[in-house]
Amino acid sequence: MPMAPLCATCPTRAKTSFRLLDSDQVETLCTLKRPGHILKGKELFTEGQNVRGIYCVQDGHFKLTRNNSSGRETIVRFASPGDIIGYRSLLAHEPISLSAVAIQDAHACFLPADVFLNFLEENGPFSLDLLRSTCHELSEANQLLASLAQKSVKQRLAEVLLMLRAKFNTDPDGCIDIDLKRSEIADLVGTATESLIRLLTQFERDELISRQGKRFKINQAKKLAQLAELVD
Amino acid sequence: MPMAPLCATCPTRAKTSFRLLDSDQVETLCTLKRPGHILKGKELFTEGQNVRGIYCVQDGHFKLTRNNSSGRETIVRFASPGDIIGYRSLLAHEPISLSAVAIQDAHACFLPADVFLNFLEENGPFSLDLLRSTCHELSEANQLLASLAQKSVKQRLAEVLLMLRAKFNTDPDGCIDIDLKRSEIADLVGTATESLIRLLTQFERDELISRQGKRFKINQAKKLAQLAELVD
DNA sequence: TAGAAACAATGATATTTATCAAGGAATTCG
DNA sequence: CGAATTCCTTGATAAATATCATTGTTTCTA
Repeated sequence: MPMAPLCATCPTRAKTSFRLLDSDQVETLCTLKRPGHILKGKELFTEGQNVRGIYCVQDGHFKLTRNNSSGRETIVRFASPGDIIGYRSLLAHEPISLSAVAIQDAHACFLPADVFLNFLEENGPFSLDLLRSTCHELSEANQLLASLAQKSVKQRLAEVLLMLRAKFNTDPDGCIDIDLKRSEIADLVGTATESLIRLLTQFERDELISRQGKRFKINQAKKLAQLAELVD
Repeated sequence: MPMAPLCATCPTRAKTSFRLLDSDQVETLCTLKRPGHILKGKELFTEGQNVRGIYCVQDGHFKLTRNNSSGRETIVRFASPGDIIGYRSLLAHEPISLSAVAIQDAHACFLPADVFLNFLEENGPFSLDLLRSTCHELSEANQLLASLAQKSVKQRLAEVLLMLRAKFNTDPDGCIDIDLKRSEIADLVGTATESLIRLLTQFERDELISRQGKRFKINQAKKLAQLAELVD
């Protein structure tokens, strides 16, 4: 069994609000956290559950989704290494509002709710930093909202492709370095899988992108951005 | 000229994070705030501006909108008495991401950015409370996001009508107590004005609502909720 | 490694929604 | 108050998107 990673030397910590805790606190953190390995497709938590604590993503990516009653899901955002997830429902005193599913094999540390809340109450800069980050996410959520309300599926796909490349970078072939199913991209864009595929085909015909199996490469980012009206 | 309202006795304060400040702080607050009267249709601040401070809504309602380059706007949410607005862009170090426009004559107090930030840094419970509220709003934003992505215009309208009634209550006639233009409801639902009107007509024909001039009354909330798939 | 299952792609078609055009009602403002 | 403007409504039509059906491809797994 591999040794539990030490928080004191955790490279991910520097990217989170936890960087603002002092060494005593980090030590406490280390004894109270529970590292976990989550296989691709497995859930970290599920919409509607009660919050037991928070997770700090070490590596791998998660999709955060919301489902409607007929089973259709919307991918609201992704969580990547350095992201803390699950704390909002905790703070808002609500059942978890999103499901978190690993889209690759991943590692994440669990921290019980009471421990997290303690750090929050006893450490001003820590909670302030978290406030900063939620404010930032709110502005992103609002942007997404307007995009969804005002843009066509084609425009949103252009936007999503650029967002994916920015978030996941490119592999040696120049393709966006993430494997999403067609249906997942559709869930992200907010459209039907077939419609999405047609648009991908069209984008490829127009030489905006090229497909290599499940992955794609963006050939003309500028034109995609224009299409998405990202250049105002 | 009416006297500037005293923060110490301000009934709105009890509903905001400012309730958590001690009396010294409230006194400081009172000397540094600037009360303002905003006429219907006037802007409190505009998308893209730099943040100069925050506003605390006393009475009247504001719509918070985001515009795209071709001038179409989306109403992201409303701000009502007791809501603090403008602080997110401040904290996220971003230009203001939404415009705030009064939909009725309104009053709001302005607080300069540095004053607000001071309170935030020097008062843990205050910032923690604000964090709580942003987390709650994030979960609402996500809900809206999924609704926009997954539901038809008809379903979203049903949802919006119920939301409006919950938010603005009803007048003596039983109508939702707010005057919004058709185009504003359309901006809220994320559709074209004409499409919206057709659906209103259809809802009235189906006796789900009745129209009284610009206002409407919800007759069958249950059926609307079913339509909107709010009853899972 | 064969068979099953999940996934990707395309066509045909139906449905939803937007856009353009125009007339009537309400509201604003000089 | 009356003219101008904005707003509401409806119709006709076009465009976008969803849905259903089908086939080929990839991936999983027994």
